[in-house]
Amino acid sequence: MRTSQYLISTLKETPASAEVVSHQLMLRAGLVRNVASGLYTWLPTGLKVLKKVENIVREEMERAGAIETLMPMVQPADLWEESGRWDDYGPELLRLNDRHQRPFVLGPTHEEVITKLVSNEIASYKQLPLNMFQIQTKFRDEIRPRFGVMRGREFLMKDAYSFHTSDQCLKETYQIMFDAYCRIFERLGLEFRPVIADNGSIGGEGSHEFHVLADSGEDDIAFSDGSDFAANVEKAEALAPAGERPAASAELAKVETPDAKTIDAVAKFLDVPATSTVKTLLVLGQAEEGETAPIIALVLRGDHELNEVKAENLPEIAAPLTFATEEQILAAAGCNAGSIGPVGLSIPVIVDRSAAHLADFVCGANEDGFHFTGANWDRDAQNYTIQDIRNVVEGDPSPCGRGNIVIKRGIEVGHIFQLGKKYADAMNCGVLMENGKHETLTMGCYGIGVSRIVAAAIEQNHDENGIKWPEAIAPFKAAIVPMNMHKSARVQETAEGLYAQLKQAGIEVLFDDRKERPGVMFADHELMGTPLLLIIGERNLDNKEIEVKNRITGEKTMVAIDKVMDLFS
RNA sequence: CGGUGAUUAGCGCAGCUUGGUAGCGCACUUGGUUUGGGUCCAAGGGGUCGUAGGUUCAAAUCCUACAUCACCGACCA
Repeated sequence: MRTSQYLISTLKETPASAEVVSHQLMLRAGLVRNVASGLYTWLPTGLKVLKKVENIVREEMERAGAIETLMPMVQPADLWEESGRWDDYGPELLRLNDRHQRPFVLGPTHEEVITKLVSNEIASYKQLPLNMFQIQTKFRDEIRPRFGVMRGREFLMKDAYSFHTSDQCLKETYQIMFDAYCRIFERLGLEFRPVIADNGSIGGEGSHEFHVLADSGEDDIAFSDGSDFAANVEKAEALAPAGERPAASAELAKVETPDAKTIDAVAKFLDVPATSTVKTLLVLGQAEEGETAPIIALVLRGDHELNEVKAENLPEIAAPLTFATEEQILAAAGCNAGSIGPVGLSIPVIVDRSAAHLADFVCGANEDGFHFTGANWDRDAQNYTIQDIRNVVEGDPSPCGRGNIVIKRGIEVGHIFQLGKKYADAMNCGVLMENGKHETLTMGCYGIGVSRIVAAAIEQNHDENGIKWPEAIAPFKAAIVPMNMHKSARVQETAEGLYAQLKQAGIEVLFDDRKERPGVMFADHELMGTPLLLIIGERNLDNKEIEVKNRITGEKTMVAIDKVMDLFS
């Protein structure tokens, strides 16, 4: 490709709207342009990268036995009514009508379409298992699109769906997908980790997320420093503290704590560490049919944070997790938030394992402006249950039993689920078995954020001059950068010759034939992250050499012109 | 959804307080100059100042509404 026949849209200045480095560099290097909030045009260079990611994903999916399909982005509402998600899926689902006022949605995912397809096309157990994937645009009307293509509303996703007649078969395919994902991210040249994940509302057995590690990530990942355990913090189990709970030694005493409404304020006022206080949060419980939701108290150690996912996965708690309003708090506890405590509370109480291990703790007295000191479980507060409802923190023992927890940020680029029968049940998707009986299928689903990977790769691979693409996804393998080609016939001849050879060999090379000063060319190619710069200058031609600069290492080497092709073998 | 801020040329910004013919840098065009790390000089082109309404002799500037964009928050006992 010659630059004169190509579009290079580099920017010297960083657009003000770009916050994270990958977004800034994607704009500056001319990979994408913003069209509206969360919507992007992929410019030629960006598209080259996107296609490379896509191809690696496709190759590995096919190698793993999945077969490619393509489903429509616009889907009829009745499919979503059949699965129940027309009502369950919130405003992220963009709904629209056609000219006949028939309702449709823009597909945020394709379980409905694929399940319907399989239910129509597959009639016998002999045709299974089946694993189909597509690489296609998704639309999710995100609350807050941000970070460029990292969290766009329209994005490119690889989604695969597998169908089975047994859990055992599902588990086998799940493992095959797990391994395929590892190969994909290895080939992409990214530092990644598979982590145990929450299944969310889908339920089912197993689920792993694949995270690219980067400080700008939106998820917290808990690692063990003593094993290869890794889990999303949403899912990482917080173990009960070791040993028996210490015996009560203090008397329960009510103390005045004026204006101390937060744990920090209470701990400071009473001069005790936050670790010997508890905080009590009131949330809505699961409502019985036709009744109003009960209020449930959640008790945590003062320095800990509630894990909303763990909480809302408890059967007695309403999902999504909803905090009680001020009026509900006043009615249930007899005081305002800031003075609630488990002592004498007449609503159901769920205590976190760590809070349940405390003795002689400080808690709210259910009376504005007062707290208890010396409170103890069983003696002062009864009728509670103990659950794991907090986020793990650094230094906690790993739930795997080896090592301690370390927390890092990650960008979720893949997620695999064992779905079970949720969709197959709802959409009556089954086959006839060997014994002639009808069997509902068990499903798995496997997603990869293709466009997000491009941003994640940049987060992991850049420096002050621009992007440093991993070789597998670089838009060009090399750039020919001639010095003042218009002044030197020798330079031009060498550059043209090299370009012809590289093209002949099928190597993707960008020939910078612009009449620009060297500095401009260097800056552009480094910004765009081309792995190898082939610098052709008059001063090296007497030795029949050119200079080769490696973008990743910064290393410059002199290479004989007739040996240049060896760099690509 | 709540909070904050922004909206003036393709990009980055000034001008607004105190109303009076719309500016700067980058980019772009032309000519010259320079040429192994974003040269320098000169001359140009490009803007319904987000939209609608209001106040005024006069509005980018003051007022009202709306729209769009961005950031923060959605851990609060």
